[in-house]
Amino acid sequence: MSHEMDHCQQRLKTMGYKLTKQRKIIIDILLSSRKHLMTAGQIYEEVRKNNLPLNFSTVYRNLETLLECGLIKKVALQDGTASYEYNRHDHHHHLICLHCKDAEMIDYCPYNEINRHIEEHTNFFPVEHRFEIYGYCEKCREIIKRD
Amino acid sequence: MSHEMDHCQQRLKTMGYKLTKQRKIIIDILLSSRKHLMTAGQIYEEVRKNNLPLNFSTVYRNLETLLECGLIKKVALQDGTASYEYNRHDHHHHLICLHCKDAEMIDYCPYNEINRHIEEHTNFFPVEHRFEIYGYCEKCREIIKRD
DNA sequence: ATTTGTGCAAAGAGTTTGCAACCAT
DNA sequence: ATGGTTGCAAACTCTTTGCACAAAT
Repeated sequence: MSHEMDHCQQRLKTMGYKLTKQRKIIIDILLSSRKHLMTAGQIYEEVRKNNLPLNFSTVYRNLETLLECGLIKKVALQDGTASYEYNRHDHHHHLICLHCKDAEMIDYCPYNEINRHIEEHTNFFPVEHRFEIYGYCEKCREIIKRD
Repeated sequence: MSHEMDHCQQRLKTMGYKLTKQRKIIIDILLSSRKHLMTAGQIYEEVRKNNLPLNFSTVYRNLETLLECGLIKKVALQDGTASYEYNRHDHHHHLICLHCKDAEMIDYCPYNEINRHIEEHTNFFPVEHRFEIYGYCEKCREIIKRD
């Protein structure tokens, strides 16, 4: 069992949950996918493609459980779809391609600017923030140029 | 007819659409609502509460039309729900309350920082960006403190 | 008059839930 | 053994669509 999987098992146990075959499959998919962010549908597609023993409703239930355990993160994209990524505890934001829908990470975060501005100008108590840039990735810029 | 409604009629006409009674209702609701952002459901609730002649499917169809005309803006929130606001052409972002779900505007925008960072560090071509802060508004901070 | 728009009902996509059987510890 | 977990099917929410009729210019 990989180091990451060990970590997941431990964390699940602490929260009173078990590391089942089905949860392993989901974690494995998120860890190994070429895509940085995946929707529940994309995860299930991967399951079907490889004939893995995992029901769609179990995917949804376990994404919720893993989220509760802090093992994954959920990002709601502009088009309304929810995507998930394995939580590597490195705070980052995303550049999201409008063409291929894939995402890449950026380290830049406007948080400090935000926080200072809000404290100075509002009575709002910030808890979390969300920051995404939509556009075209290197690969898709080429494709679109050709068309 | 108000100045804003005149503007909408003109814009709709340019795009080959008509200013119908139903579209007026939707625009009026968005212009006059206490809420800064409204979901399709909240708009329809307002319609029903006032017994206005407007079907739910017409709400959806017209939000799409008004969006296409650039008369309203659409924001997909973190919880996956789509919200709409009248487009006043003042670029801004939102502070969104996790308790009452209402939003207030902030003028602060990290765009220039973003853009410079992306140009320097990536091959991504940015088109638009999204930036929201979730937390508790002044009113709800008080309510939560009391509980 | 013509073209766009509406109401209604039905279909679709994505997600959630109840329940009996199953499995990880 | 037993409490959490799964598969299945059905329900649910939000959104979209086809069609005949209605309305705006």
